[in-house]
Amino acid sequence: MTVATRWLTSDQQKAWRSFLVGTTLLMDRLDRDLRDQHDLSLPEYEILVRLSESPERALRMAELADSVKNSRSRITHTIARMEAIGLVMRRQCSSDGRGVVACLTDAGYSRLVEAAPDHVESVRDALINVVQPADLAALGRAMSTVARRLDTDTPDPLLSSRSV
Amino acid sequence: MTVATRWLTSDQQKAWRSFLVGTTLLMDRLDRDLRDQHDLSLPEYEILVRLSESPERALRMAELADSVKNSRSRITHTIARMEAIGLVMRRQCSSDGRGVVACLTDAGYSRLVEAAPDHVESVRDALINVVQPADLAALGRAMSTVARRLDTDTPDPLLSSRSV
DNA sequence: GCGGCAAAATTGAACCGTCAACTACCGGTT
DNA sequence: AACCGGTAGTTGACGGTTCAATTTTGCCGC
Repeated sequence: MTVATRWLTSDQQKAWRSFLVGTTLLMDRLDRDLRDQHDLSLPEYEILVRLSESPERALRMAELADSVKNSRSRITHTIARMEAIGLVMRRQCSSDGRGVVACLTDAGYSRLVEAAPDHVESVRDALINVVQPADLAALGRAMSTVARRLDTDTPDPLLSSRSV
Repeated sequence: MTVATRWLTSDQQKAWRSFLVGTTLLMDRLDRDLRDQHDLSLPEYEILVRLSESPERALRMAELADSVKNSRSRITHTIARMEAIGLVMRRQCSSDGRGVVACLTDAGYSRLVEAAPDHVESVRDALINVVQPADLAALGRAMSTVARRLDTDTPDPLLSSRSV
């Protein structure tokens, strides 16, 4: 038996479409700015940030993948490229023979220090400064909820409860 | 002369990071659901939607590109793939010899009709139903402003020096 | 109606991300 | 100690995206 589809209300649909279009333009702009000004992609920049904030400026590959919500394979490829141009280094993990830690090089750190002010300026310019503070707060709240909801939640309805 | 970088406030940063992480997870989920359930990517689905809403279910390539905020080259490639599997057709534009119009086939329309309810369900499930209505409205407002700001705005590097 | 410039769309190569298979290692069990 | 399911990470092939040409056509002044 089929249930009639519940479509979105007009307001919901408007919000959703604005979100789609807005994020596309926003991400494109930030990525382009970073590439033009500092020859970094947004994903690469994100990785530099996470590493710089970690003790020893180093993180296990899996932790890195989790923190930026990328697949492990993707992190492997990206780190390989970044290692090739000297932004990070890979070391064997001492406590776990399977583990690999990615570690920020001095060059990588400098590159981040150079790029960060311009990137923040872009974010400010494209988002922070153009929306009402209250709306920005709401946006943060909303996306944080979305993230929490999707993060540990497999598409499989059977696994909706956790015990870790 | 260098001006001290104005970083984001703690609240702004939290909102921004939630946005980054949340959109990554959200887009991944919607794309995955569409692929698993209907063998469509999210960009393909978006194209089907735009075409279905247009008179004659047809749009010029450039209009299509604009409406989903994709590059023309990207639209060309995507439409080529979609044409190869029978979802759309390309016709020469009658009024402009350079123009090409992409047109939804019956198969493409049926595919959209099949996919739409599930996709809406995914959007509901991952976003609409998990955030406060007021926050969703704010999110829509914010991203709509962002889009308007970035859309017709050239990334001209000369204009990047600003005094806020 | 000709020459030159701009726009519409395509092309192919290079680049990035995904996927499934694979290697290596951990930890508990027997 | 050999086993075995599970985890960490890598690999290479494939598919999608970007980028810098290239082609074709429209448009405008002369």
